[in-house]
Amino acid sequence: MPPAIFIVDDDPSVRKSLERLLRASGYKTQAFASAEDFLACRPCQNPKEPACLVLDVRMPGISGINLQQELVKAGVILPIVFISGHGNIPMSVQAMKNGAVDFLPKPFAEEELLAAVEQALTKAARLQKETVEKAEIRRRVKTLTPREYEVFRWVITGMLNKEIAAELKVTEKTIKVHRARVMQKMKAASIADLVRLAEKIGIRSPLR
Amino acid sequence: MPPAIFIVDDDPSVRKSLERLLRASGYKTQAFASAEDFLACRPCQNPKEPACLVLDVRMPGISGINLQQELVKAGVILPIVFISGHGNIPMSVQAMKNGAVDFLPKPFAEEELLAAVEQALTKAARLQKETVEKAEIRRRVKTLTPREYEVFRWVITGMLNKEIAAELKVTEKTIKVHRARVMQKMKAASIADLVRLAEKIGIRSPLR
DNA sequence: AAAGGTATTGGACCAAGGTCCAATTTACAA
DNA sequence: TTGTAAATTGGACCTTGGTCCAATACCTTT
Repeated sequence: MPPAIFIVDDDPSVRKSLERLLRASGYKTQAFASAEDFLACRPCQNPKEPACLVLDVRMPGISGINLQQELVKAGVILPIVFISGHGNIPMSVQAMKNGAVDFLPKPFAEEELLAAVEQALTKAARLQKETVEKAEIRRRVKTLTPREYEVFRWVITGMLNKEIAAELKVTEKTIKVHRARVMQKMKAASIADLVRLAEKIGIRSPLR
Repeated sequence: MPPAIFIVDDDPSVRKSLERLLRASGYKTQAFASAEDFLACRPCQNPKEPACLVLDVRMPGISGINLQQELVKAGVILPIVFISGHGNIPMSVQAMKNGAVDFLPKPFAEEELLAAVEQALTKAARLQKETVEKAEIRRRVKTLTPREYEVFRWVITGMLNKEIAAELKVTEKTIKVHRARVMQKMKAASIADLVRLAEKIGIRSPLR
């Protein structure tokens, strides 16, 4: 399954030529006439394969910039390449601040768009990989009981079992049991692994 | 010592009004008439306090965009707020891609500039802190002997001493000695600490 | 009331890590 | 050539972590 490029532009002729160009370059495309139409397509916002969005900034109804903000807010992983006929600097700056991959004023060279799309897809692949990894780690954390989670956070500080035991006012033996369960449930083969898992999803130790 | 704002603009009247505005807001300022002049000021590129740069895009000689690229290439920590009289979209996009904090077309409201400068200084403080931390860790790594460094990279995989010993074709005893020295020199109180130090400066384990 | 998940603890035991002592060999620089 | 740093190893010893067994107490849900 080839990478999917979503296109949102209110101008039918632009949609048509973009689709022609991108398909000729080997991409699968899906075009929408408005931000509203695109938002109505739920699967589009959670693609299985790396995907990106070629988006017109100025459109009737929800603008491209607003669509971007909505998608960012919703946590949708979909790098955006903006194209604009009547954009201005503040618009482009805003788009870039919100994480756009590029912002191309019309007219642009075909190669410019293709390069930007290529970059967007690379970014999408990276983000998707990270997201999947994090989701898996969070899934494991959710299987921990409250107490196990507590011990987890103490263990990654590097404290000794006996110290953690004193901190939680239980015996060292209890910590050992919880600790073993944490390692099992988190599928960590070593403390080093456990620390890295915690770092990846930003689990803070109870200290500081 | 108040935060320093460097100003680079070829227009004397712009320099003057920027300095007046920023000084009235409590900042220390230092203005330059060209990118070349700024580059000639070595201490400006390695400020002790958080600092930032208010930079005109279009200037005779080295342009603002080029100056930015030079600074990025040189690893200078100096967030940039661009101001431009005759900028265009590709310019602003390029600037933002290179990490600019903002890109303000003239005329801009004073509050816009002040807000951008504030943001730039916050960013500078964060970057400086991170850089100092990393430098300290790298300094410690440099005190490791080649063999100790080797053992370091194996230790953070979570492998047992005996396994590392087999890998390096030495006895477990030897690994213990190296390992102890690594912990000492890296000032790590636990494996958890050591792993975090390694992560921060991106030390890869010998595996994959 | 019974069942299941959670939290706790104990004993026994072994493996692993860490530390104190000391020693040998090698390689490179003064 | 001599000194110094690096790499290596040994012994003895203690602490810590991990694991197998098992048991008790509490709470919530069925």
